[in-house]
Amino acid sequence: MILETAVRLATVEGLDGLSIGKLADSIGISKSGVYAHFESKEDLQLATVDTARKLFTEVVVAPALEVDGLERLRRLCESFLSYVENRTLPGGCFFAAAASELGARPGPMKQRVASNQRDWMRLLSDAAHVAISRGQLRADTDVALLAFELNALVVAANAAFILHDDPSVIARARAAVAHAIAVATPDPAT
Amino acid sequence: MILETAVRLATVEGLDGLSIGKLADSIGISKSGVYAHFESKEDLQLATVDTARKLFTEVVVAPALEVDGLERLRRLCESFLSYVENRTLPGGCFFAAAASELGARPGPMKQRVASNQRDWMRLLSDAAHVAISRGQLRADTDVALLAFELNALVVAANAAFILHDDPSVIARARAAVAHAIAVATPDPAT
DNA sequence: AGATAGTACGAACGGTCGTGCTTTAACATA
DNA sequence: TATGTTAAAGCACGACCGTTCGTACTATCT
Repeated sequence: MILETAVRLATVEGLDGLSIGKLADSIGISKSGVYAHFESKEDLQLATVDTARKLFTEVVVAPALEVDGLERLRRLCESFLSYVENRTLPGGCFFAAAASELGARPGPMKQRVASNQRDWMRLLSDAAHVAISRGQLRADTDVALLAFELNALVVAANAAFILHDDPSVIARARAAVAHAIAVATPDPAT
Repeated sequence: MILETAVRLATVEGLDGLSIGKLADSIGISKSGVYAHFESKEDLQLATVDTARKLFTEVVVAPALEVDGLERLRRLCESFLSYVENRTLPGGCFFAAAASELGARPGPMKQRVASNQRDWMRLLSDAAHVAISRGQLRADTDVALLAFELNALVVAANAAFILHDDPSVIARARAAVAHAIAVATPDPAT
């Protein structure tokens, strides 16, 4: 429960702005009660990142793993957008916030976030590769480029949705994702 | 000088993480010396956002205003990518960092950052509109969608460049921008 | 029954935060 | 030369930070 609250709070206050006192108050226990479970604040932060990964895997990744190839690629984007739209976390995607906060500050925290980010990109790339091998995407598709584009679209939707409280950007992102995939689709005339 | 240093520091530590003491030390004066110029910390933060806007206008916007239409659209993206690639600010784009930090925290700071973000999107949209009226882009182009796509690409490049210290993502973003624009270009066969 | 480990508490520590107040030094104007 | 303005320093305050400590209560296992 501590860690789930920490994940939620961290998307609003930031991983650094999240103080042990506020976290304890928000759960209803004392600071010492929190501290009994972790050796230091960094220890808590690392555990928070791991918990966020588990949540992300359940909510975003798992639904997409039920299918393969192009459909998996579509579902990865779609479940990410739903995960943002449903306000699963109050501050939007945990890793988008963490990456922006830790990007310029080297250390174990940054490494772990960067590693999770790479895993996510690989998920997109692998799905695209399978889609190509099945003829669902054109053989000359630049996989790294397509993964970069799709990730950019959904992450930008996350940022704009949180900043402007505007649900229409999610719809726009859905259109953009569909468009980006359509462009890489084999020409039916051939 | 205080404000320029504040902009630089804020991209690394965050607008909230930037403390008056650290700022003063980093300039070489005392806390009181900084405080003599501002009524409160929020006052300083607001002034910092305005200074960042001025810098952004000089470095990214101004070079693009020298030309019109499609070429302006291209230059807006290109000068943004250069602004990130050159490490003009150590933590990448100031507004990308600020938007992510303040997105879930209402207040005057968030409003000002959101307003600057809207101005930037309008800059992209207006340039695209002119490009359409000149026949440089297809008449049925969805301007809001194109602006969303281009912004997503350059902002994602910023985040990935900072997080992974990988210059190749800038090249990938350049390709993605060129691709997105090419897709919206009139069919030469017609 | 008694030792052990896990969980939570309240109090306190050194440090840093934002913010005031008072004083010093520099400089422009008369 | 005298005066007023202003940037900066120095100091002190209350609040909050992460962290540590001593102390309970509650299970589990011997």
